[in-house]
Amino acid sequence: MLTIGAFARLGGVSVRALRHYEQVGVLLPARTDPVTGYRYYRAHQLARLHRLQALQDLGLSLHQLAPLLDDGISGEQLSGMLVLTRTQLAEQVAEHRARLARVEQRLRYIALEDDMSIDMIIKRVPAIRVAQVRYGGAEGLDFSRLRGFLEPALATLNRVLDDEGVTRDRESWIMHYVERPDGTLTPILAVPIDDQPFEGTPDVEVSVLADVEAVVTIYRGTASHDGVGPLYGQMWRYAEDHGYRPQGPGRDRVIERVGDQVVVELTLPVDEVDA
Amino acid sequence: MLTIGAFARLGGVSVRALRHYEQVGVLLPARTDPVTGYRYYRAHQLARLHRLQALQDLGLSLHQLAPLLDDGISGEQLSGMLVLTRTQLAEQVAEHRARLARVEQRLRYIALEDDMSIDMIIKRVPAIRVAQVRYGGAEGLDFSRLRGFLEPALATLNRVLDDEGVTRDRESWIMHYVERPDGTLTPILAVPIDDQPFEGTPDVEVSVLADVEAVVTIYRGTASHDGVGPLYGQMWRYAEDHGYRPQGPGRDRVIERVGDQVVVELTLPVDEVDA
DNA sequence: TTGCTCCTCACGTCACGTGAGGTGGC
DNA sequence: TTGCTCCTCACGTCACGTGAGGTGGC
Repeated sequence: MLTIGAFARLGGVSVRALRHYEQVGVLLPARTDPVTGYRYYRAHQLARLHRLQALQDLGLSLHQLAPLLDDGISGEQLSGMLVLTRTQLAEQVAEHRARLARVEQRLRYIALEDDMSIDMIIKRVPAIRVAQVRYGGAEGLDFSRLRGFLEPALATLNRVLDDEGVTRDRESWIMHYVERPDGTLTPILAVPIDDQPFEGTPDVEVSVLADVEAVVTIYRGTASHDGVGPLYGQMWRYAEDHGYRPQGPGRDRVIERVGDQVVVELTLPVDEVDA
Repeated sequence: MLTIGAFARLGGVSVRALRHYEQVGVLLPARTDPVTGYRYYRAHQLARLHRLQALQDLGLSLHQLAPLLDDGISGEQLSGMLVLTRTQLAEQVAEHRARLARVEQRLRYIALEDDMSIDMIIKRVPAIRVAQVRYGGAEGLDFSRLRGFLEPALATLNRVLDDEGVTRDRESWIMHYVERPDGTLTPILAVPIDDQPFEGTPDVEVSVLADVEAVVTIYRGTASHDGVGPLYGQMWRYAEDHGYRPQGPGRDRVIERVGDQVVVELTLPVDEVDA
């Protein structure tokens, strides 16, 4: 009979670990003195401890490996578990490598003293149901014209939605675009309406903006949108530097408006580049 | 002002996460209603949340990234942290790949219906201080001679150590070997004596068995050592299958002896094969 | 008496997920 | 009245590490 300390030394584990194994039920002392509470182990239990360590080494949790410790490990059972852990391991390796790439990209930015894009992230933007108004003109995108479109479009939307009793945040709207055959863009003003019952009118259509993978960042400044242009440029580069291909026009979502100051979420949809 | 739910939706995180960020101190609500306890966020705080997510995405903990969220991220500071995480990530990738290799090796064993070596592990065996007696004969290794050596050597050791007042477990000893110039082996019988003050006698020398990386497994059976030979064969193959090169003779450590039944820890030193 | 081993709680780790139990406005 | 949102605990996760406080044999 070995004391817990001797057994721990032989097995190369801590005394605390052995107590833990008892508590979890994966390795019980051969005997516990009912008076002192001292645990005693038999030498051959080292074989079980080795099995435990070997299985742990393969990435199994104590909970998972517990049934495999007893007697005739059914081989198939173990094999099933291992196929699973193999998949998980492969995923983890892939993820860590991707993260490593991001870390190195960031270090490169820092080396260039280009600490841009610190609050830029790539994420999946969920789909969103909106009521929207299209720009009627046939001409292409032009910022002065765009601002001439915004206010009346917002007025139309507000009038219709109020009539229909649709609730929403009045300080918040989304500007997005569809491409015309000639390559120019049609701006569309949209406001989120969740699942409220409203199916559209001749002036206002209902649509669902699809969920997309996108570079997202926050613009904060005046409503004149002066700063937005360069930000989109940075987002574009950020996407490319991280292995994504920017897709079509972005979306601007005004989240807050206080006087002339706006906070806008800029969204640039991207596609992952394989290879 | 945004409610916690609205802010969470915009940021793509859970409400619980935002409460957690407050508790940890990395992202506080702009205002908390003193009566209801309701939290309110400003839209521009999304930028901070994005930074937080970006840094988390690089593998930093909330604790690590906290100082980097405020204002002028010193660039150098961030760079320092990232160099660290890069190292850690690289290590993790390496470890996961090694584990993946072990998993695949195990799956191969199972496919061959060869569930050997389930209680074999490769580990670092710590150095150990021993008192020992060498086999005096000039002849090579021979099992019958070996057994003739064991009992008298044990008697010598016991006599000397008792005289010197050195304590140890009487059921436990180690048999190891040194190679002679002609390639044959000299067996040595050793018993662990820890740090007790004993410096040796003409019959008994004191030595330290160096710590080694080794394949270790447990043999359980009769003292005649019949089953030991094949086990070493399996250990040898196990080492090779896992990218190690077996080194020289093994060590047998008898841990328990009950009548004719022994429990022995078999140790086969190995070297890691790079490449 | 001092050292060593062993014991039983019990908190801490990391970033939240998941109830439980209760409240205030539509 | 029902649903929805928000709140505050507080346990659970995983495999132990790390005290705190106490005991028994050399």
